[in-house]
Amino acid sequence: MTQDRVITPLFEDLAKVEHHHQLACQSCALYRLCLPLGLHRDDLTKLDQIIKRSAGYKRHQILFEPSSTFKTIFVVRSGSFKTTISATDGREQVTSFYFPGEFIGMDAIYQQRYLSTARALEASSVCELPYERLQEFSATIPELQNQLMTRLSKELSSDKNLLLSLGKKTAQEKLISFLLSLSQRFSERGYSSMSFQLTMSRGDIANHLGLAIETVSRLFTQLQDQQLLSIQGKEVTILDLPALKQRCG
Amino acid sequence: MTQDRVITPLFEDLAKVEHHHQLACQSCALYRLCLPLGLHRDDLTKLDQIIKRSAGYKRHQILFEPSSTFKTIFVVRSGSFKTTISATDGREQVTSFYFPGEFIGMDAIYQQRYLSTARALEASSVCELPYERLQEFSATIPELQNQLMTRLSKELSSDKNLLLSLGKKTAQEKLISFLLSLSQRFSERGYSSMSFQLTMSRGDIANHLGLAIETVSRLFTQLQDQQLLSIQGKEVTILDLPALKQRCG
DNA sequence: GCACTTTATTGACCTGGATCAATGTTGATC
DNA sequence: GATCAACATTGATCCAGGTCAATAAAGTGC
Repeated sequence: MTQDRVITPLFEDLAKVEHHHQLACQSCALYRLCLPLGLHRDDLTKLDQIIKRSAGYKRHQILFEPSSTFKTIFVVRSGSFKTTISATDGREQVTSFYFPGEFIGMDAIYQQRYLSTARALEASSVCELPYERLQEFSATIPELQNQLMTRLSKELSSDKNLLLSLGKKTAQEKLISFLLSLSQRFSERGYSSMSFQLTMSRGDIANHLGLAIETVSRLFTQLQDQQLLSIQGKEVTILDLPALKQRCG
Repeated sequence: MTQDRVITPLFEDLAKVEHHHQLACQSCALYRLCLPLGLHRDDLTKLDQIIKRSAGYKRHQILFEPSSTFKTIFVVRSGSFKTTISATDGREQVTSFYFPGEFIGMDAIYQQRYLSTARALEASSVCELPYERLQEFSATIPELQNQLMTRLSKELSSDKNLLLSLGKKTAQEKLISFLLSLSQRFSERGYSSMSFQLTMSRGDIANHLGLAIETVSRLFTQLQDQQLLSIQGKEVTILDLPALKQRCG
């Protein structure tokens, strides 16, 4: 079977050069989604020197956990990650999913230790931003400081929207809101907003939305029966966007 | 009936001078909980000049809402506030409560518009931090920048803990976690951690925790029957802290 | 290709907490 | 300090979504 997934211009370059870990920010495909946006050329060069492009992470591999010492904020370069936070008895909540250009680990700044565990959902890679160096740099590059604050605030916003979902929405509304937010993020990254791959399992989705796996599975079937979307394994195709928007609360 | 609520040293001064809106940060009772912590004397003087001490807000009065233009971050000076986020159909989720020294409105930095509505829970007052000026100042005062990032990260942490509550905890665990977090915050502010006033209604608590008012009411009765705490109206007294800690998940 | 594990779907049944309803309590206003 | 509105408690009933159980696909390794 041919892989008919669309590779858009944004990621074409990245795919070609993904074995070059030391790809500079200036030529990175994620440039316009990432930290360096708006920085002057020479500031960017300086930033480039402190960023470490890590080797790849395998599916399920841990990026950090609460016992790791906090030194860096991570930016997804390719692939995707999830973060989970644990209750004392081991129950876990999937707090977020992260896609290319998104920052992981910002909740660790306060208390200087990771609150959550981050795991790769598929073969993935990250850039590492040493937090202390980032702080020093921000002192002389106001735009960098601004970017960091904006990123923190953006994650705060999406967490608050998730609180609304968890606290007030029905199972169907939760799932639709989640799918539409994924759609939005894929579209920002140059992928189709109407058809995309879920990189996380049904279990991850269910956990994230405070539902049981079986409920998520039944909802997918139900949304498919209503001709609102089609789902085959991990591939979601949105069939009736207006109807979905109207049903997400 | 005599008001036997303890006024600790931390708030004694504030009570005496609360009509002086232009009280300087250096002599503010909240100094060690607030933004200026760690700033040099002359930086603080500069900061002092851009901070506007607002007049008071009455119970239920709106501090900001999504239609307000974002210009400032607020710091609670006295009293307390709640923020709510709304679904398109009007359902609301109480996302946070804010006490003296805490920052409100940081989720507005991204997108430069308030995401939520903030309302006073009782007679309250705030300091206003003009965000643009704060950004300018941060460029020359690294410690200020650091403080802001830390505050953002702290709110992120507590939101993620709330996500765990909403997604994975039982009604009883939710309520106990909430009460223990209040206890902790009151204690940081110089109040008793064992006995405090709820400034929010049962409805606010229920909404915040994704429960029905009736459930919260029944849980209070139940925890009281189990001798874990005592509640009379808005006054909570913790009777068995270890047992509560053990039951919060 | 075959065995085995993990993940997903579907059905039958159950339950924690919601909803509905009635009553009690507190507090604001004049 | 009487009146009215807002808030809180308690009981009876119900249901959305969880749990349990069986089966089916889809990966993964040899």
